[in-house]
Amino acid sequence: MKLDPRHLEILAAIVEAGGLTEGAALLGKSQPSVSRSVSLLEDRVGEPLFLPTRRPLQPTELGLALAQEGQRILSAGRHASRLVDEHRQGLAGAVRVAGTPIFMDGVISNVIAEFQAEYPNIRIDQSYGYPTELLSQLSAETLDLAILPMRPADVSDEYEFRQILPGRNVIACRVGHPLARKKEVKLEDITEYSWIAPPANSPLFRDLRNTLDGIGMRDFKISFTGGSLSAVVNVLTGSDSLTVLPFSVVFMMQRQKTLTALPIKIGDPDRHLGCVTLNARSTSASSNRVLDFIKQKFETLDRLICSASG
Amino acid sequence: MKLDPRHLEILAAIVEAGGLTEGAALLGKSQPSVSRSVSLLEDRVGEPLFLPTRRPLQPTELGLALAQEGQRILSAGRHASRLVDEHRQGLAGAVRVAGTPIFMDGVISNVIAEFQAEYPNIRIDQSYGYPTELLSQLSAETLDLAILPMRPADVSDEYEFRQILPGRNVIACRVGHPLARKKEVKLEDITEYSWIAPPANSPLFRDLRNTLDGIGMRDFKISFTGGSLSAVVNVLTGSDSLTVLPFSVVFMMQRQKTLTALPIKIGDPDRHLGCVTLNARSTSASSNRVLDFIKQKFETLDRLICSASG
DNA sequence: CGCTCAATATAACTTTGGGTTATGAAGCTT
DNA sequence: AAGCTTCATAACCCAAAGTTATATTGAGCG
Repeated sequence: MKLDPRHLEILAAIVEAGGLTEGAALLGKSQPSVSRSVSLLEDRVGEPLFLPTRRPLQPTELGLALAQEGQRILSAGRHASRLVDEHRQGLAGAVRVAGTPIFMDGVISNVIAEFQAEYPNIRIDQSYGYPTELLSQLSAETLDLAILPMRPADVSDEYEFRQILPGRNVIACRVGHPLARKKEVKLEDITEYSWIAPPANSPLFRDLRNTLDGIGMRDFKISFTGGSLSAVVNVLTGSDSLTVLPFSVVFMMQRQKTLTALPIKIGDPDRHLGCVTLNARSTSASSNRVLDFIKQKFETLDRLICSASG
Repeated sequence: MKLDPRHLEILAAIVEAGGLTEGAALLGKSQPSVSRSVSLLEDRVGEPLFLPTRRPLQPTELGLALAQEGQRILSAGRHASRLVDEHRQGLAGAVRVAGTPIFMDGVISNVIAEFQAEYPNIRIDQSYGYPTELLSQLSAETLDLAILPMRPADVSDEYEFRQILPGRNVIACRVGHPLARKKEVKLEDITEYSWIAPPANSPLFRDLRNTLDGIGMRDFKISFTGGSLSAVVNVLTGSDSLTVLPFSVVFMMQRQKTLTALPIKIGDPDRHLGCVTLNARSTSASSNRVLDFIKQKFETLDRLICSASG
């Protein structure tokens, strides 16, 4: 005996409202409609659901019990509707975000923390990766949003790129580092220090190598490699090593007075940090929320950086 | 955005079964049917519920969330179906039973106790009353089953009467009562004792009065009145009073060795105890369960009484 | 007791959509 | 590349939900 859940909903509304007419109004239907639905339900059930000839309509035992189930169905339906609405407005859902490890840990994670406070029902699934793999993940639709350093000209039509910060890498060291005290630092000065190297396939590593190549320095001493940002920072602050980091990461850490940047820019000046999404697909509302939020936060961050270090 | 609960059920089945085809089988529908239902739901929701072009069909975030609501709806529906089945088989529901107070307390309540053990989901709403009022309650359908002493010939066509015991009232006293020791008790012997009188409008009281009228005894000393069975028994066992009780009640209490019956029958030999129901209405399955149970129990009780006291 | 009013039931009809079978298209598998 | 499985589409039928209009029936009241 399979019952139509809509019938149970109608029954629940009638019992709750206390009458056919009121129940119909509650459901936004006409009175004859619900009347006949009840008749159909009673036919299927084979037993009366309302006491006959009682004007303040009173349900039978069974009618009351079924109405309770109807209430459960109604509430599940309402909950489902709410989920849909939230999804469509981008107030709920899940967004898969990925980016280069150092930048994600150093900058994006702070932004995401703020985002979570504002949109608690959007789940962020974060992962790490480098441009080529992340772009293919976007194409395969296993990723919604990548945050990468790119040359805008290199971005194919398949993707949409929105710049959030100029790509500006710097050489970072601890605050009390000997070089940090100098007024002017020449490239030659840095040759004597050992390096914390970013992963070999990372853009940062390429930038570092290119820069050192530029001054004819083929070999450089590597004292530490393979760590995440927090490990790198710990090693950096506990030694005189140098490393290359996005300036924005160093900027964010200046508050803790542990890191500083040498006044030497390295890397490709045409490459900028930005959000990459798939162009074809209409991105989900929640992804757009994340995207907008990041763009907005980085506008203010960009201004901060510019005013602080012109 | 009101969603069709049936769509959510279908979604839940698909997600649970892991595919359209399996989901359709689970629901006992054809695959194209559920396929189109999903399409309709996706149209309404405005967002995809399944990841496209993935063969082991995988729901989206929203799809999964809605499927959970669908599961709630499914379980509510299954529960409702079970309620209906139980009702139809008379395994659940409520039955309104009434009868004369002394007989209900002394005999029927024991039977109801056994009934409850066998049918825990049937609720018994018991009340007390005398024939005229209970018959009119049956007519008004505010009562399902009355247990009353009646003359079968007096029962109108409106009702159906099923005899469960011969109506046999006796004079009851405590076990150690002076009269109880005598081999033969004449009516004259009882005149000196005081009486516990049943309520004035009860059949028992009428039987008592008629009997005493028959031996020319218009006045009799009443020492206690208005109590329920347990009060009457307490007074009876603590004094030499007499009272009139249905023999079945005394029989049930003989086990406790507190009451006994004088070998004098009083009352109307044409009146019998039986179950009265409304004839017109098809009685509910659960009422029939109660009725059948009572009839069956009283068949064995009747045999017991006959064999014990010929 | 009958009148009136309000609530429910019925009627007649339209439209939505769920059910079917048959068939086409698209992924995995081998 | 062939074949099998699975999902999507098409074309159709019919159950039933929705509508408006109207009849019926209780409940309350003078």
